[in-house]
Amino acid sequence: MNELLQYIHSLTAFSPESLALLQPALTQQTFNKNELLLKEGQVCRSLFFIVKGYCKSYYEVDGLVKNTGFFFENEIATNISSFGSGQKSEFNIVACEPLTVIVFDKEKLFQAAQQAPEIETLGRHCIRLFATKQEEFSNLFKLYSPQERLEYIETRHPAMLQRVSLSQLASFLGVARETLSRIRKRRSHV
Amino acid sequence: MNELLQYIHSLTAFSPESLALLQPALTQQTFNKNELLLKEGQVCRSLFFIVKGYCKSYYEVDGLVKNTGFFFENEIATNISSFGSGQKSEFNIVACEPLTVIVFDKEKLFQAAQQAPEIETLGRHCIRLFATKQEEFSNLFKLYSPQERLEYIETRHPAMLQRVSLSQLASFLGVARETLSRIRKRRSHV
DNA sequence: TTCATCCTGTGACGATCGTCACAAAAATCA
DNA sequence: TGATTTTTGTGACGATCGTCACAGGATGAA
Repeated sequence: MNELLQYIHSLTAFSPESLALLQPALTQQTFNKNELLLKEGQVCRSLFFIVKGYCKSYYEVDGLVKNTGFFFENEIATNISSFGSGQKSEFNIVACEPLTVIVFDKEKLFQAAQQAPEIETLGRHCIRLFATKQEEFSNLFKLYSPQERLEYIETRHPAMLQRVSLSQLASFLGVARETLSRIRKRRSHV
Repeated sequence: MNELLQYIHSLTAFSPESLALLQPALTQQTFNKNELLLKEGQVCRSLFFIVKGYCKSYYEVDGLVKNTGFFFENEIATNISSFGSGQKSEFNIVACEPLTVIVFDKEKLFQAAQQAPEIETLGRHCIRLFATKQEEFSNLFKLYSPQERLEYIETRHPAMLQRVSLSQLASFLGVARETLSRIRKRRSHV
């Protein structure tokens, strides 16, 4: 819970009263490795603030898993599109390690936000961070080659490399597993 | 102005009082073709609601232009990262046609939002739409090949193809101009 | 109209990538 | 510990891509 408080205060001013109003919307929850937080076809009604562990979002296309995002401690994982619009989710979110999260329930969150503008503001900042992250990784593909994308992750998100296997990362970077292997090889020879 | 009202009402309940409070934050503005709305190195202090025309965001890497987004009528263009954090923008936004926009001034917008929760909620929805769009195009690269990406644009965003030249689109899809030409050729022969 | 500019198509060629296959290494678990 | 599973590396090969170069067509301005 402490982690969440720090996260909130890093984003916006937040009074004890607002916190008391927010409280009913929050639940701590744990997931085993490979357990689903959100399943394709379901409507996403939660924000998952990650306390410990990490999870990923992935599509299944023609039976193949395509990773689209990784989410670590002190980040929020969700399907922002489904959460916002009420449409069914097109992808899954799954725990990659034993996972502890604080769940924001959408309906209760909205009720609380109507009573405290600070909560509404918090929500806006959470979505803003989410949008910023999406933009960052989206631009990776438009600006850089596969090798440069790997280098970007290595320099800007080294923690991701330490926790995510090369195979998992490959799909996130939009290339074959073997390609990342060869990029490493090419570099070490030069 | 009518377009903006429709846009707002499509997102959230909005009273005449809120509108009156929002009004001071809004300015109508026009740009010539190739005129910059936001320049690399500047801090983004505006949301640009597009009334007529379209614009694009682009990076300049090694003197080369890399398009990262196109924004059309009834959408909001901005650098969400710079707007939210106050950091300098890493990219430019430029009018691709004669452009008419309604500018939301950040500071005045935040003042207004403090007085009317509906405005805060509106802001949240605007960012949400922005995040959803980012996510959509980000996933294009993780899920699809260049050919499938082109087909996605053709079926889901046909209007974009009609207004954006193939050369401009290529950079947005992360491939060379010639590649899109050849994809077209390959398909027509089969 | 004429000129300049922009956009698209295309050929050639080398580089990179995806796929398939298999082996080695590492991690996991009983 | 040993057995199983997962992950990584690598070779071969065909497909695709990026780059360079050039030509033709479209567009727009003088």
